[in-house]
Amino acid sequence: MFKYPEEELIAQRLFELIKQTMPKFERCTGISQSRLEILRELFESEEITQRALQKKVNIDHAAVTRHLKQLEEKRMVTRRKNPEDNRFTYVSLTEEGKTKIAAYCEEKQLFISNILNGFSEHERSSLLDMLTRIQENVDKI
Amino acid sequence: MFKYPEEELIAQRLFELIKQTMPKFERCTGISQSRLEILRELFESEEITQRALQKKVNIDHAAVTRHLKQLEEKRMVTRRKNPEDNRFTYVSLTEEGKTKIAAYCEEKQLFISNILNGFSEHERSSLLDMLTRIQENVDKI
DNA sequence: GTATATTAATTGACGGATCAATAATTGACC
DNA sequence: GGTCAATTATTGATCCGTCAATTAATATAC
Repeated sequence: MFKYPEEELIAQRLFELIKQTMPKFERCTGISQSRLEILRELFESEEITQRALQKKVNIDHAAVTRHLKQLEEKRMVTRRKNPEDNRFTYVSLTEEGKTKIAAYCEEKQLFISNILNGFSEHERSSLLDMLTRIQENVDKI
Repeated sequence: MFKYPEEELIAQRLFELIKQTMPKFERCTGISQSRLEILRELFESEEITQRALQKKVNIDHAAVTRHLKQLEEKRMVTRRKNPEDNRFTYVSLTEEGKTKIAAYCEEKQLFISNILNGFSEHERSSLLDMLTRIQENVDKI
């Protein structure tokens, strides 16, 4: 039999947590985490190159392309090529997109508040600190 | 502009963390987290019904079926119907599967140790506790 | 005892992510 | 100036997950 040291329990719980949380997030907010990140990034940077956007949200180029295509169909974003360098395409929110994203963000904030219910200020910063350190460890691998 | 309260940073980091960790996990260990969970569960319960296995690892029936099919092709598991109730199928590891899984688990443990490098005993239990509480909050949604 | 409901497993459709290959454009070097 | 390299974006193949519908077997209710 395998023993389950605390280390493994942490990993297990982390994994379980995400697995259960993501679908609930999408139901509550009406949008996927990734897509909301894209929209938020667009909101904050007026007009941004697709490549820069991809680096910010940190998902695959291909996925970004497909997200943007769908968002374009829904009239939430527009795209145009950079006239000085046709390899780049600029992406920006439409007015319609801008009004919609605010609602999404509020939903998200509500959702996260629920998840962190009962956490003291000290606990929050401690948790954030630990997650950051884990992140750094992962980066080294 | 949106503000990023600490709450959101925590959620952000959690999400980022998983997104970056999972692919690295698969590269390092040579197997996906989900599939390893299935194998481990099989290892611990000798022979188990597919339904019970699904509940344990907590992924969709369909996904379990497909994992098991592939594992069967690789000669790592065998399946047989319950003669007393033909709806159920029992799953168990082959000898080949048993020997392989040990190596996977060691890889996993190593990986997790790396990720939690620099964490004191106290921090680990504190982190585990917080994750558990978040889990409970999520369950309520 | 037969019709209905429940349960397990499978399959298909679909969404979202990755990787690999390709096309188009630009930059650099001889 | 023409070839080669680098960069961006797109597309196709594949994997993994969910949901919904289907099939097969069993249990239940009348």
